[in-house]
Amino acid sequence: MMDVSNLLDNLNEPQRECVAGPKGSSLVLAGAGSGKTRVLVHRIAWLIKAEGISPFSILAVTFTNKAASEMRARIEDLLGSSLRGMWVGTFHGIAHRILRAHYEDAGLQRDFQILDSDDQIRLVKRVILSLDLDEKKWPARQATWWINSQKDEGLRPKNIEHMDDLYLKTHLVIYTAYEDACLRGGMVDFAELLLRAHELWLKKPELLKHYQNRFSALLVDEFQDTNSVQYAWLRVLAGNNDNLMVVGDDDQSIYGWRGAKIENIQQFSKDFPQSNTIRLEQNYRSTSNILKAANGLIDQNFGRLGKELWTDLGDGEPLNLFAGFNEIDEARYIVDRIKDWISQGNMRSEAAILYRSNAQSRVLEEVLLRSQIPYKIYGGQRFFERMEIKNVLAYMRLISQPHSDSAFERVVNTPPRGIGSKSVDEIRGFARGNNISLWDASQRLVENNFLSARASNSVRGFLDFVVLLTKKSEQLDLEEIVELVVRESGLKEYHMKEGGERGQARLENLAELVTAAQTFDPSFEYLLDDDGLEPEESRLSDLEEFLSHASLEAGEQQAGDSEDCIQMMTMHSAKGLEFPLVFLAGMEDGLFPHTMSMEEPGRLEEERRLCYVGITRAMRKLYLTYAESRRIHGNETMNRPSRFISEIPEEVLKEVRMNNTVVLNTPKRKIRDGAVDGTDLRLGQRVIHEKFGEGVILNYEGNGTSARVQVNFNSGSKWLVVAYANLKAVG
DNA sequence: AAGATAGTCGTTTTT
DNA sequence: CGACTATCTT
Repeated sequence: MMDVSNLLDNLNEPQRECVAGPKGSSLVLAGAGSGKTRVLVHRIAWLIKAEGISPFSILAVTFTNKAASEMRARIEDLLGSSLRGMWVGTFHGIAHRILRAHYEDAGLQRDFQILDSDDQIRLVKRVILSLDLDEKKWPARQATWWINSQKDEGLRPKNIEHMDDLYLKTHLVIYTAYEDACLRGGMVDFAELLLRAHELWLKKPELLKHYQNRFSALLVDEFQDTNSVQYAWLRVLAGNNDNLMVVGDDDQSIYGWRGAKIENIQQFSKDFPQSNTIRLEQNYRSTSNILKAANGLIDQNFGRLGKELWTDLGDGEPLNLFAGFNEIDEARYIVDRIKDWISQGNMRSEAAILYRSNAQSRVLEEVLLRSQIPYKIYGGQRFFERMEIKNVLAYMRLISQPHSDSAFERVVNTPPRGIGSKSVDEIRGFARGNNISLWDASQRLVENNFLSARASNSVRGFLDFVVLLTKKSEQLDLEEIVELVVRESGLKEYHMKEGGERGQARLENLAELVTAAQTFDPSFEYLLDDDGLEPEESRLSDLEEFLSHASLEAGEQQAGDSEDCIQMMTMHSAKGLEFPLVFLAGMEDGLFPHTMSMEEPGRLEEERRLCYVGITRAMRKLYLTYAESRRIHGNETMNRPSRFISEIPEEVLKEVRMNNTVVLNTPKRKIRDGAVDGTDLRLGQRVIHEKFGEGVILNYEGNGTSARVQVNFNSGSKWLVVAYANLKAVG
């Protein structure tokens, strides 16, 4: 019993309530810096130690691999023992495991492969081309985005009404053809993993029951980021077991644009009426002034669940606001403050520069470089998504699955071996005509001399090479296979020729891939059954396991040299982190909030939450900076200071004005309260229209009989005159 | 078929 | 401005 009370030490009252509360469902509204991860970690330890629940019966879900491994490590640290058998993973990782174990029930091939977003776009592009659609008019990116949003909502083509709308109709055709291509090729994209895992529950009740019995506790982190399918999957898995604890913060929901449903938080209380709600409002991270700024800002949003952060760390310094003439001036100011910081004996890694969009990093980089201050930029390209890496992986895929068309297309002429687009078109046409893979098609074309002599030779060379690789690799282990491919594919020489820093980096990455294969531990990926063993039929080879791992875990930032560096990243990627010194750069209307998000109230609110996330990263010192003039896409633009600045209480802001005396004149008033005057409608209201169906009010203008509202229907958004539209309120 | 040059178009990101 | 594509030249 001694260990158990230990778990509650140094926790505040609501935290204890979360950790030691009864086994029933609960919703934890955890403000920024309120010890959310700590609560989750201690809760799991408590379930094991005090409630006697086996780790084997616990499922903890996160959004990123990093969060998952951190959680596992912290629990193991707390318990002092390994957590073999406990499921801690991302939604996608867990869905993947389940689909592998029950691939037949899920209607998948045993060796189905996972498409990453790049693969997916490529495939959609092929589908669009094969449908004889104009790819200018129907860009693959957009179609992919559309398909993913449907899947995120749990919609299959058969569930979607096209209503004679050309946009919907065409995308529906693409979606259907794409789904067909995936099924035939044994390919599953990220959204599909989730959707299929959910459908599996519905389709196979015995299987669902098995997992419902297995898990006596379900825990979810970052709940505000769940999309419709993820939540549906959870809800079905929880069933009537009353064992689901979700932790989240509606004020930090910043991924609505990729399907996250902030409403899931409210929905949770409705779906689990017996659940209790606990608020964590004491912040252990920031000074009171920083929290006042954050609270003041977020108070401008409507429909919040309500939460006010407080701290006993003291007021601290006021926030500094700086206006630069232009972005270079802004960067210089930031770097000067960083110099001060360092000269006061602080670590560089304790300082972070956060911005809205990646493009902003460039100027900052230049100035830091000139001042010889080491920095590190987070985000951007991930390891397994790099072109050179994906090429090697494609050869490896062909070794294990020569019929993988996506892998074939990728490397058939990489490095260039004389098989141009015309030859590939020929192969593709033959493959489609005979309903066979590109591999089989090229084999037959070569055998029957259907290609020109030159092309035939090149294609034969490629086929022979892959066969040779396959033969050789039979005797080799994973890392030796990687070495073999890198050595003999000619990719090394190909990138060597590219020269420059870029080519050099690519070569280094190839070497890094060998290391990644060396250190890869497939046992971690295995699906353990009740007896602690993986069901034999679902076991994949190390090679296949590695390939799945590569798509599912795009790879941490390149094994970072651990030099003490200034941290630079977007505000999105800063979520969950904290720094003693924080700069929010580019606080200008148009940049932040971004132009594309300024029109719709809903999206503006999300930008505001992003700003809230940015502010709450700061522990002690926070600087807000903006530029009066900025080069965007090559031309000078003048922007007003961000409206968010004026939403921060004046008393915590100190304006640092070194250059001139321009005064902030953004109007300071509470923006519209959301009610459409003279009607019974308000922003965010769900309504039904006779013809367009159900939708949500995004915006309005005018009042009374002249009031118009913008409603977002499934088919797109429309402006309607309230007096004529006959909208019926829902819910 | 491969390399060179002109044209386009610009959020945020994980899996 | 600069990364990525489409089209042209050899």
